[in-house]
Amino acid sequence: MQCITSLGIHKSSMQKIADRAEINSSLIVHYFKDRPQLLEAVYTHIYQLMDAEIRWRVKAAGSPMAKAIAICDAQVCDDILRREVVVTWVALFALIPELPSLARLDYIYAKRLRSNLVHHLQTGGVERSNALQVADEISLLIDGLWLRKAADANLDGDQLRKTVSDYLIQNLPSSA
Amino acid sequence: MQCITSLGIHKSSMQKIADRAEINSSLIVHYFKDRPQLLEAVYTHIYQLMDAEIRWRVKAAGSPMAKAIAICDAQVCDDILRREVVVTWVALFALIPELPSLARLDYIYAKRLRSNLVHHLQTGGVERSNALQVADEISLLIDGLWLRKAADANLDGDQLRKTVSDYLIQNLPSSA
DNA sequence: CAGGTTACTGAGTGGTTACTCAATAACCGA
DNA sequence: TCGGTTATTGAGTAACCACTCAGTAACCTG
Repeated sequence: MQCITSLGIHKSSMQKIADRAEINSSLIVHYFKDRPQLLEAVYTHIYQLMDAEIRWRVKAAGSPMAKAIAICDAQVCDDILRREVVVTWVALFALIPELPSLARLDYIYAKRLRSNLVHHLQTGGVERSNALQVADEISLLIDGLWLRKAADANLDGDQLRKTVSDYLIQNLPSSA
Repeated sequence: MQCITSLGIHKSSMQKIADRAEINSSLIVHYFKDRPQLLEAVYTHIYQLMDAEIRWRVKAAGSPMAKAIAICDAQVCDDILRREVVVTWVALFALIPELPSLARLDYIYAKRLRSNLVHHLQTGGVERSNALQVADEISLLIDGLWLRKAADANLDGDQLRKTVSDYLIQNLPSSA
């Protein structure tokens, strides 16, 4: 992730990555077999970061509605909205045409996220069709937010978070 | 754009692009000087496509509010939401760490788009702070939408457009 | 301490890359 | 038809790429 963020994915060769990690480049091949699988592992790693963040926040939240909001908050918290994370994420996203397996991973992850969100919203009393719509919109909003953050390092995290929370406030029937 | 979409940007070498265009690869160098400048030209091209779409739609629209909606519609119309366009756009976005000039272009384009949108909203009677918020949210929404469309070719354009229009309906004080 | 598994390295290799350079072909105005 | 600009090519080059392979070191178990 450090390599991709500083050099760009195009110049993040196996050699450069190995140099950065201070290991021999063959070790990467040993553990990950080839470049595509290394990149898949990176993508999965990012998802795991986010998953961990979501889990503890949802656990900590009281009401169903607070859990739904926790899922959103987790995806825009400072730890996740780090430059390394979002830049790498976008870079991997852009490789989808040449690495279809990444598309599959993304599909699975995005789907799970969305269904969790819808579940908590419904438990919180939001009508299904409304919950689906909010989940769609908030997912797109967060994707866009990651993208923007990747393009502009100087973007203020707090202001981005405000955009999300403003949306939630206006589109959820009351809440914590 | 065809190369990037089918091969991915990583394998879209000058040679492959030249082959696809049925020209000698030196010609690319002759006209664009080097790879970064070629890619900048592609990015600018995408923006011009969108700009043209926005212009005629805004001109065709009657009320200020209709103009604001036209700006949004233009960015999610079938011509723009083509696989070639969105995939290439994401791919170029991912090159920002290694091609900072792309960040500058994106910054300029995104800013102009946003200020146009805010202008029409205000002319249409939306209070400034409210207009800013809607413009922020809709921009992120559309960015996310392009990203999703790039990741999943099978995504239905009509449904994506519905997500945007639903948002507009609920967040704009009446409209056309 | 023997022996098998795991961790790690260095030296290659064939292929591809962006880009240079010198040359030729086409065009176009005077 | 001349002369200069523009369009286009092919051959070449140094650097880099992902990946292979054969070998060594470390470790861990019985």
